[in-house]
Amino acid sequence: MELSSKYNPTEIEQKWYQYWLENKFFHSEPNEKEPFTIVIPPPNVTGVLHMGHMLNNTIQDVLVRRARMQGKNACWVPGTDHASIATEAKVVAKLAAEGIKKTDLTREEFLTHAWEWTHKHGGIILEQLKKLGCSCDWDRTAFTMDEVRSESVLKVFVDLYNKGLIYRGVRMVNWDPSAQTALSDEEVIFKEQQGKLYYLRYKVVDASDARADLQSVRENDGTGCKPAPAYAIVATTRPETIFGDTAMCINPNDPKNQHLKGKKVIVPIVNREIPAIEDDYVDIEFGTGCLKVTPAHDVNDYMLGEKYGLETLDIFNADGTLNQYGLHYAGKDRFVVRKQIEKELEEKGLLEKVEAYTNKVGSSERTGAIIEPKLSMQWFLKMEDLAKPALDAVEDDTIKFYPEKFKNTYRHWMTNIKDWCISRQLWWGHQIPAWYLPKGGFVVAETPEQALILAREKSGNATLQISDLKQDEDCLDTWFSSWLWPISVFDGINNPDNEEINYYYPTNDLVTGPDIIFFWVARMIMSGYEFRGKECFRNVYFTGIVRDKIGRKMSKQLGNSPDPIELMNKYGADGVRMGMLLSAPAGNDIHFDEVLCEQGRNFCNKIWNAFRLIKGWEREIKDTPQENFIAINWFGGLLRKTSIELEDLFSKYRLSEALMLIYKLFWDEFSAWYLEIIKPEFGKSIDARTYQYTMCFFENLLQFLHPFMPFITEELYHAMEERAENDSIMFSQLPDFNVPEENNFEIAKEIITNIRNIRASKNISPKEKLILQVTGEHNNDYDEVIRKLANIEKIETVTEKSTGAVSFLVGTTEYAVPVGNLINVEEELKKLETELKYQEGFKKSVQGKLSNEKFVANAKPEVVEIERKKLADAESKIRSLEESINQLKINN
RNA sequence: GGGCGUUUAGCUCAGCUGGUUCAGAGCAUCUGCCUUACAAGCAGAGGGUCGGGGGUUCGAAUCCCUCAACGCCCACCA
Repeated sequence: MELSSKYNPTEIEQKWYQYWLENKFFHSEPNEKEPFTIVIPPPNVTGVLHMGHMLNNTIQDVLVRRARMQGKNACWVPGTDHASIATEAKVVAKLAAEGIKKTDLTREEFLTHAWEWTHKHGGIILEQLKKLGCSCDWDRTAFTMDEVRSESVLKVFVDLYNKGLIYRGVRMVNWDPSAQTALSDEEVIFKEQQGKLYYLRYKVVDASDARADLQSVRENDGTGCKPAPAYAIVATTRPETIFGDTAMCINPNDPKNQHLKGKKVIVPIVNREIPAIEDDYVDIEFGTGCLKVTPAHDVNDYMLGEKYGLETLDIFNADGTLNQYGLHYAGKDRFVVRKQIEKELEEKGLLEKVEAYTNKVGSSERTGAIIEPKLSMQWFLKMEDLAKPALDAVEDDTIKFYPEKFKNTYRHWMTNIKDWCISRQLWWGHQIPAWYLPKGGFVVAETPEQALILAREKSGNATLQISDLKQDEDCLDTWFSSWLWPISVFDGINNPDNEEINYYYPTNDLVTGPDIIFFWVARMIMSGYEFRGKECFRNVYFTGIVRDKIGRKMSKQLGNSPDPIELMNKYGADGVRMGMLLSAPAGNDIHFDEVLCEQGRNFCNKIWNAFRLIKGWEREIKDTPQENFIAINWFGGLLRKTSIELEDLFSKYRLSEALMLIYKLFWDEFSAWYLEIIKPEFGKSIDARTYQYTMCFFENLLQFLHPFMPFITEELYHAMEERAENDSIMFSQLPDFNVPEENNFEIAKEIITNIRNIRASKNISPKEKLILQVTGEHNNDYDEVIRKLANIEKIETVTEKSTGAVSFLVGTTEYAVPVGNLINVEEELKKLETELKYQEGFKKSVQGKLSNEKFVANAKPEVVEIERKKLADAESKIRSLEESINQLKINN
């Protein structure tokens, strides 16, 4: 067989993915085996693969493939999310580009466009996951807005409504003026912004003795001898909201504003009289201690408004422009008005001063628009009762978080949870299944038919028709469908007792980013308990954020995100997978660097070439005696040891360490040592048994590697020998490795390395045979290996090494290599003396410890024993070094 | 304003409940090699007083306190 000296991933990857699909290897059905289930965090249906997805899905694939190889019935359910606000925004933008306004369309027309868009751009990301090698059960591909999932959502809504957990009400919500919808608190991102703090003059009504001006108060020392300007100064960051002011508030304990008690003030420009109310909510230290109260446009003001029965004046239109309350500013955008009103206030002498001010402003996660707190009628889900079991599950480790630190974050949120605003003023999503009756009131039902029955009951009007009912225009928050995902993908809402849900649920692992811990993870846990009475998964692996190598988040704007597909074309999917995994411990942000993919590619090449080597050997047909006992025994033990370590690392989700362990095993131990030992000399063949063992080792290595690098391992698994039809490495079971025996191979390695070192420093060609002299205890088992790898002609035991020999210590045994006149006595002496000095220093420190009574008394006996042994060894080494030094001095 | 986390070699990180020569790994760097699997390779080497300071202890990268820098999350100060 002719194999190229380089591994060529492209063809091989396509070939095997096709093979896997054709044979339905990823497909799972309930059976008698132990299930292992993962549900994918559904990406946006019209999204494209980015680096975060690559990381996330590679990890899931590793876990799934590992489970499959452990004989479990592995099921990884893929799917996509309708992403209502993001998709709707994209469709609106697309229509706008064609000159179509959303408002010109009916709901149905708009949805037709949205579905068109979804069909055109949807599912690309799933194809990209295939390129990455993801072993999802594609027959199960779900969509949060497909029939089964939609039905589940409506069912759940009705159920929660009937349980009294869903209610409708006017509340202050986060309004996104760009998407023109309400958002949940989680969808608002607060960012620091450089703004201004405006000090406005509110004229005090009947201010004969008022001293509203702070400056004047100080000057007059409260004596009132000099009349002060009759203004209350109010500090605000949002002067454009004065149109909605319905009160001014002071702290009753504020000495500097006592004179405002019981007064009225006049809102600038608007000229409306508003009362000065008192509440200790107001911070005396902030600004002037006077707070303008705009109940319709600030959460706190709203609370004050409720408390004191103030009028609420909503001054904004849905798109963030001012309405008729804005007088001559009506129709203008809030930020335009802010600028213009500053000028007007100034001109009218109503602006005391303006200061630079940094404050935090909320913006929409999806559209980036600045959020406007707005009073509106919305649907809410009560969270308190749902949160209880979900909090307990994480607290008592029924559901484990990796890394554990996210438990804190979770606990904090769950114990301060607020009701969830679940309605969105969008069309793309699940329309709220509430129907309004002609004469007021509404009913909640899964279908219009059921709604009609309820409506007739409720109204007592038996002649009502479906057409008389009007369905709520709003749709549900996307997360209101994704929170059911682990259940709904197995149809466990609609058919709560079906075979699949009973078999696959609870799922095992969830792999996701910590940024959606509240959006999604917490809510899934809640829905799991509410609708199944059980945890929805057992382990949550939080990945980090993928950053570039200098630590910046990857973003389109920065252009610092590589295209995953290009990366895979360049380095192969296996190479990229390895690149992602190498630097991705759970929960830590990963600093992605392409050189890691390069390392991955190089590793593929290494595996490839190791295979070429083995495959190229001439085998002895007849049953010649087996050689290489030592190496086989050693490497077999190493495989067993590694297998145990891997088990441990996987159980802790330390995947990068697991991969590194295999990497070193393959590259250093297997390729650099094992293969070099057993490699037949030029022109010779290898004995059959050694060959068999080696193939077996190689297969085991491929098995270790398969979850990480599925393609190359499948390719070589098949290249090794004829396999049965429909065979795949992905189902090959790892052998049961028993506990490895101890061996001293590391000592042999050390001896060989020392000899190689001598060659390097003395410029002796690797081809030149050398003699190795041994003084002291030496195990002959490894002589053959030493002879071969260090090119040693003869290993002889001597009482005194030759003159002109370079020596080294391994343990307490001295080894020497005669190098004739190549020896540099001075250099050698210096080396030995340095070593001697170190050993003496070491001895002294150990002695110090041992002569410390407190140490001997307090330390554990084992520790003391170890120290004693260290002392003995050091003494032995010192003797040996001294002898060598003396000998060198005498002979020269 | 609260809470959490990080700080160990040039880079990315590992070092669990304090004790083997414990200061590690990979990458990068340097030196020598086109040795008949692999130059995307082989054989070697150098490199850190474990962020600063203090404390506990016979003993601290590891435990405690404090300071600093960075990062993340939460929160209604206009």
